[in-house]
Amino acid sequence: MFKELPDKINNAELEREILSHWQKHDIFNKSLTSREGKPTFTFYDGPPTANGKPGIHHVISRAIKDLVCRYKTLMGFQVYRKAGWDTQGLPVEIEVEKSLNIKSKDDIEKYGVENFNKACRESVFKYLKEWENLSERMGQWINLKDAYITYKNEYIESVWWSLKKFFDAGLIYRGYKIQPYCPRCETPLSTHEVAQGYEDVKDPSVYVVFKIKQGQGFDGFQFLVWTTTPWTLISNVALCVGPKITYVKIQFKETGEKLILAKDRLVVIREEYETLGEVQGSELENIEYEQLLPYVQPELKAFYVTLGDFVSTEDGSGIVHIAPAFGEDDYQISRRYNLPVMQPVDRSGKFTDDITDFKGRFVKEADDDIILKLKEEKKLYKKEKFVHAYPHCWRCHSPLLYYARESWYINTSSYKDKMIKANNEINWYPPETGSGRFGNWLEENRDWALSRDRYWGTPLPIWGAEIDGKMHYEVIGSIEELKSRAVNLGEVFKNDDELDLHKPYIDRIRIKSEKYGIELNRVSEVIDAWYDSGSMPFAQHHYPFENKELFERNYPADFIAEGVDQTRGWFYSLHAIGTFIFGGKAYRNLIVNDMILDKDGRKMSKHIGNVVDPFELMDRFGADILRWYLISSSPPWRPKMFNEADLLEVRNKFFDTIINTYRFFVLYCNMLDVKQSELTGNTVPYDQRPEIDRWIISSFEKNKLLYIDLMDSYHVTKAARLISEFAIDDLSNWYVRRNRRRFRLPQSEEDKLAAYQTLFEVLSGLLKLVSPVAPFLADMLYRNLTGEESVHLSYIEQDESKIDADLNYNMDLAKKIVSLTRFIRVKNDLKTRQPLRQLLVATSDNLERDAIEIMKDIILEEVNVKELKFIDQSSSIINRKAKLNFKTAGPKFGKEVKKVQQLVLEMPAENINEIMNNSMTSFMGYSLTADDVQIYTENIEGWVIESQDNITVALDTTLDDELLTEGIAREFISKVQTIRKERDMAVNDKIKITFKAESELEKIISSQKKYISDETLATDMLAAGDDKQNGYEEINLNGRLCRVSIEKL
RNA sequence: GGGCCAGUAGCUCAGUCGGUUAGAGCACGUGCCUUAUAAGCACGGGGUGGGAGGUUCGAUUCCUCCCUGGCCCA
Repeated sequence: MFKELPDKINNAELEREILSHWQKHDIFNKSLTSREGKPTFTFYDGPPTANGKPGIHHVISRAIKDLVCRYKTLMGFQVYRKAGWDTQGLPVEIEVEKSLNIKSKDDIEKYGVENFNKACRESVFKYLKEWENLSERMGQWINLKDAYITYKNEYIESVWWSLKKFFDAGLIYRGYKIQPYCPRCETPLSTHEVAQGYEDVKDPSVYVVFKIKQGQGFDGFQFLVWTTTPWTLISNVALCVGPKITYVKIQFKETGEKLILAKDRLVVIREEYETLGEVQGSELENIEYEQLLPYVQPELKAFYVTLGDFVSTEDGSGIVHIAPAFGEDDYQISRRYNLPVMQPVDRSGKFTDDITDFKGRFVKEADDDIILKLKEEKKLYKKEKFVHAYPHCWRCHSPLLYYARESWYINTSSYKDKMIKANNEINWYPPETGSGRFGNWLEENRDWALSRDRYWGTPLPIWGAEIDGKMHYEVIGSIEELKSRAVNLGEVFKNDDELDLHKPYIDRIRIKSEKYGIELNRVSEVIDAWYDSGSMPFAQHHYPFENKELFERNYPADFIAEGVDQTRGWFYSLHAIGTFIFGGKAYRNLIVNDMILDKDGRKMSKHIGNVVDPFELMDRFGADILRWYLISSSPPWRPKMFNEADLLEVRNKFFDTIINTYRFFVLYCNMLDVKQSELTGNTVPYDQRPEIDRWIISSFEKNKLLYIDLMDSYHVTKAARLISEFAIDDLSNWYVRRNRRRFRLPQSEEDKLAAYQTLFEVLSGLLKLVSPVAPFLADMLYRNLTGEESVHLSYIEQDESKIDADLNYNMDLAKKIVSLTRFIRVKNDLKTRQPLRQLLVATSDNLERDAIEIMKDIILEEVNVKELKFIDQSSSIINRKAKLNFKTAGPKFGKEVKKVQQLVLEMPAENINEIMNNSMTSFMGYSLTADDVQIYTENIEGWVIESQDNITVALDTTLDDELLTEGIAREFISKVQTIRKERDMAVNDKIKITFKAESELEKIISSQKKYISDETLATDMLAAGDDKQNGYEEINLNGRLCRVSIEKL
């Protein structure tokens, strides 16, 4: 007996049962051990931070990860997948600051770094259970027990090892990082925080003049420069012009003053002037000028013109002043030109003592006095006010300063060509993210600002000391090295168990310089947590200290998948580290999923209250349906508008169809006592099965081939849609529907076996293809059908020899004819239940004719017609017309194509016949081949016809007594069956029919007694004498009334 | 300001290496089929393919500009 399903299925409950089956039988583990020795498919899991709750957007990326891994397992790969947790960095610290009601770094110091980091370590897994539950509940198979955790000593040790590689290659250096900084809170802000705090403000907008030094060909000229932050002029070290921008030399008529500015910005000049000449920006490079406000003397060469592509002529003068400490572009220029960095501003945003006139004053408040001073010194051209959006601190509303802070960098730009080259070998889905967003990011690569002045993170393993006024640094690359070189390890850690590589302990360790013999202290910084996660390919295995072989076999990853927000996050950190350390890409294929929005396209936010809870959704619909919806509704790399109504549709259309196909199968298996053992092993040979069986097998194999192609190229949405269409259209609505009778009342033992075996093979094979996306239902149905332990341990097997293209073509043709015939019936108000005498098909193609001949029985049964005939091609009752095929005629006739089209539409029958017979004709001076035109049947005299492409169907709609009688019988049967169904009778219940009708109708019905009885399983059928008793129902047989009573026997 | 993506029926999405007649599902209407199906089939209403130019015999498709929305960066 096959297991029958209840009428109503509670998905959530069902899925819990399946989960416990998986657990009880250790199926996930078996999916790995059963593939021992098979090729490896490597997946890397991007680590989330488990100190916030998971949401619906996490379900989609996890569904993608899971389905690819499951699919590859079915294809025979061994797919290890180890989970991971991102446990360090600013997000963790911020959460802890909130919970401890801490507001600044001073507070943390007061609270104690030891305690603070302890709190961080504890908070990291605040929502761990929810995250683990999410994976489990949605059916994501991933190894959670052995997850990598970035704060572990072993993990940090691997990270240190890699940092040492960078350091030894000379790629780690100390520089400045320009950060948005709140001078009141004395803290840098993250970009996310900055984005929250833009406010419109009125700032000064000043034009100042910089005097060019003598002897460079511009004697007497001054550069006109525009700025909205006059206070940065004190720290000016250079000017910058656009190399491709044209500049002009002008002289004021009245004063004789001579200026240089961008030609496109002459609008800012009010005075009358004459133009003395033009000069390209590139020609101005290295022209020196006099320092504007000489408070501080630089140590490096400064005060000359540089070139930069970022200079625009949208506003200002087209000449930008450069103060490297206070702007990102400025700083980049200073790196390129080796300019000094002047920073006479302290941490609270006040000028230092060097700036004698303004010392101790907040920079923005000094603006007006600086302008005044410039005016007095005749260095101001003009001053205006300017309204623009400027970032403010979201906490205290102070205007932010862009402020240079010392930072450690990785010189990634030195190997950016390698990164670009490696990126070209990666398959991005969608490709434009790889070439566009990621590719441009690599093209414009900037060095990685590695360090953070924070507490809870991987400590930068650099120790240093000042030697002869210069800092000397050394790096530690392993715990072993730390132990052997530390001078005071025992003071900090009593034993190995106490060893903790975090602050504050690590800061207390001093190491000895082998080269200089002196003691070195650790620098105070920790590293960017993105570096932690980007190290996971090796750090998850504690490589190179352990698992050398395991790592090497699993680098690079075959596949990763995360959200688009990881493009410059994890995707980059993996790539930057991998390219340098291992000399190549870190992953071969990746799927980037976009955001999930609400159904109106708005972001989901707690504020609007449109956040959907994945657990609640899975409770109501089940994980399978949610997963199928997320994968199939639109490609993952498009923003998805989440709409619950669509979940319902997925269930009604796809899942109910699969379930009911299964129900149908087991219902009749059990009724006819078909055993599982009869379905496999000694099966009816493929070529001995009926046309329709071979067709569904052929169609299935063809679709399987397409599915594999799509899945192998990570087009998961198309793959899911393909499966859904096959299941609904081909399998359920055509194969099963067309073969119901064979399953219920098979003609022979062989016919029965062929039918049952065919449906078994296709359905169980289909469930394999369904299982990666909908792992629950597919597994349960598959197990019930096959008796195997799990669909997820099975293999997708292909047999392309069973793809019969002719058969697929023939069936498509048959469906087309059926569809046309139905249309004719509708137009003539002839319901399908009314049999008709004959169907005529006109086709000009012998291949088609043969195909239709083969499909004849199926067509006739489907449309309820007795005979199918072909119209003789030469028959004069066919009126044909031709129309132009533009694809071939277009290039051939060029401009005349429209004229030719007109002619062809009116072309007489002789020419059409000539084309049909000789494949070409000449008409009105044009020579037309069979390829140039399409011939179609316009009408057939005396028939009702319908055409599509080159098929024309004509239906004989005349009715005679025999047809009418049979129509009434079928009508009678249908009504009886409906009554059976309404009374919930089993399909094999026997019945007795009693009916009463006027005498002519009674005769008609009685004449069809055998037919009716066979169809309705009536053992007895008689005309009643008395229809007044209970149980009689009135039925309408094509407008004639009849009373009928059905009794279950 | 720059990069990328999207704009096709009321809604969700296909498609088009350029071929004149742009499809499907949902929703709506009419009919049909069926003792597996909340399903399916046929027909109907519903579209200036975001806008404007250009290339071409022909543009939803290629090019340019613009508009709107989204994401990322500055």
